[in-house]
Amino acid sequence: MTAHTGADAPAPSAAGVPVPPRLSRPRLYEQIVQQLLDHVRVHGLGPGDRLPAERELAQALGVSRASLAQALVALEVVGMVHVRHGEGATLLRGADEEDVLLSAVRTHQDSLPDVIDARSALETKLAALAAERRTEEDLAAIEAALELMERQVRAGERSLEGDQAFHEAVTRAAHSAVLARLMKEIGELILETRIESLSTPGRPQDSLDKHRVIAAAIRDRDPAAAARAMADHIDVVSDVALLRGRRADEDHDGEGRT
Amino acid sequence: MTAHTGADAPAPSAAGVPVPPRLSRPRLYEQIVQQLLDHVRVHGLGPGDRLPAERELAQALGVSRASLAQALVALEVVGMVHVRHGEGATLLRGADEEDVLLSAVRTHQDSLPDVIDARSALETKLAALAAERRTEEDLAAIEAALELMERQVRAGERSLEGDQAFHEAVTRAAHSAVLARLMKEIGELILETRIESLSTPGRPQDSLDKHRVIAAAIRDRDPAAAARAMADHIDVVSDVALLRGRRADEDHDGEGRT
DNA sequence: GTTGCCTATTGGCTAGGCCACCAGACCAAG
DNA sequence: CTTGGTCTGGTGGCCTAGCCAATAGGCAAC
Repeated sequence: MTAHTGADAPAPSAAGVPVPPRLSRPRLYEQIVQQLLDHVRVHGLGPGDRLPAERELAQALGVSRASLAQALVALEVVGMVHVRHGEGATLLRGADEEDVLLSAVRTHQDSLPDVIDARSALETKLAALAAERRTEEDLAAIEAALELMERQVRAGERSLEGDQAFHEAVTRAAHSAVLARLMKEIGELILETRIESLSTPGRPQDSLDKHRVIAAAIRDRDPAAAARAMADHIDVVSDVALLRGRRADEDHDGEGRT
Repeated sequence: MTAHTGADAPAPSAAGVPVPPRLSRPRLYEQIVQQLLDHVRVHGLGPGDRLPAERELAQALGVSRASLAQALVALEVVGMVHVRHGEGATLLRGADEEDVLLSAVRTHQDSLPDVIDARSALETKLAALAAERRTEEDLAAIEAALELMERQVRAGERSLEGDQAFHEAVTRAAHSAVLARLMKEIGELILETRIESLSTPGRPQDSLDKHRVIAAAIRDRDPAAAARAMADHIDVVSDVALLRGRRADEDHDGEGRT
């Protein structure tokens, strides 16, 4: 039964219409998702466990298969279940780690130092992989980006485009879909540090030199050297005004520029 | 009508059955999501713009309303659109700001080797950071996980929980929200390789030894050693049956140890 | 001008049905 | 006994058809 809304208080009518609290539009599939999560929690189900069959589940919940299917799509999108054709819906995560991913995506509260760490991890690996897997086309793209940087630096610009093109070319040369995806995710966060860094006097030239070293290592198919050069580069880049006074003291390099 | 798969090239047939390319099961709603995104991109739609009516859209795409509804649910879950009852589907984000979750939905094609690369990149960095930033509590958690592994291995189990607890403890010890988030994202993908690896005879003991080395480096606050040990560990783990014959020869790894 | 209703349009959801996929049982040929 | 096939029951994937409910906008009554 149940079906339908079973909803909730609409406009209370109470006061002088301050504003009907943006009345919630309870979608059935959302409620189903909730119930399924409850079910998982109550029964202590974990990764690998299977949900009941769609038909059965739909009947038990008193909803149509179509609506249940929507709920499953929602759960699949957030990586909670994996449904395969003749097999059924399989849990991928446990009950308590429900929506961490979701909330993580929603809250864009990442601090800069953390972003730098992530960038360092990803780009270092990307450089190494690029050195191993690059094709001639990849190399051409990298060197084209290098030339662009060169022109821009010579013209006294900050070479933002060149810098970005370079890193994108390297990412592509690594031929790793997953890493590329992760890079894209932190991409916009990186942008801030990039701009800041390249605005520092003398930095563009430094940066260009570093990029040349990286490119050379990739050209020579030397993964270790590429990784080292990239790590070195990121170190310098991360030493920007934005961070001064944040991690000021403590650890980190102290090595660096050229 | 058309409808249905309209699928794609399955096995290229090339070599001697290196492994049937992890055959993908293209869900219709995923394709629809893709087409809708294309539509948005092509027509340069942005936040506030409205999509055509469901019935119209479904007919135009040659799919049923039910399937289209699933696609809309998927888009809604990732915060791309907002659909209200008598009104229609409203775009919330622009064309190029689809976020990672989306691409994750669209391409369910993450190949194992790629996942390994990503894991290698992230965990290596995590280990290094953990060595730098660990607190006593972090260390205690790591060693507790180690003990759990030990008990499980001695009992002849696969120590899946111990393994996972260990890596989670290290991740926490690194104190990097962004890296943790990225790890979480590829977490479920990693699970496959983890299970596979720990099911190999003798592997749990090996794994335990490797973890001990990593833990020791973190205890001694030696980032370089921690990174090296972790990279080494991931190397071993990635050498699972799932991958044999895929990257068989060639490379593997090769970032900057030491 | 304001109010209130009416109706076309749009989503939400259900019902029922067909097809494809998977796994396990079963049987026959080697 | 082993191997290879077919059969069968169960499960998802999708579709068609249709009713219900919310919304917006026009129009009539006030």
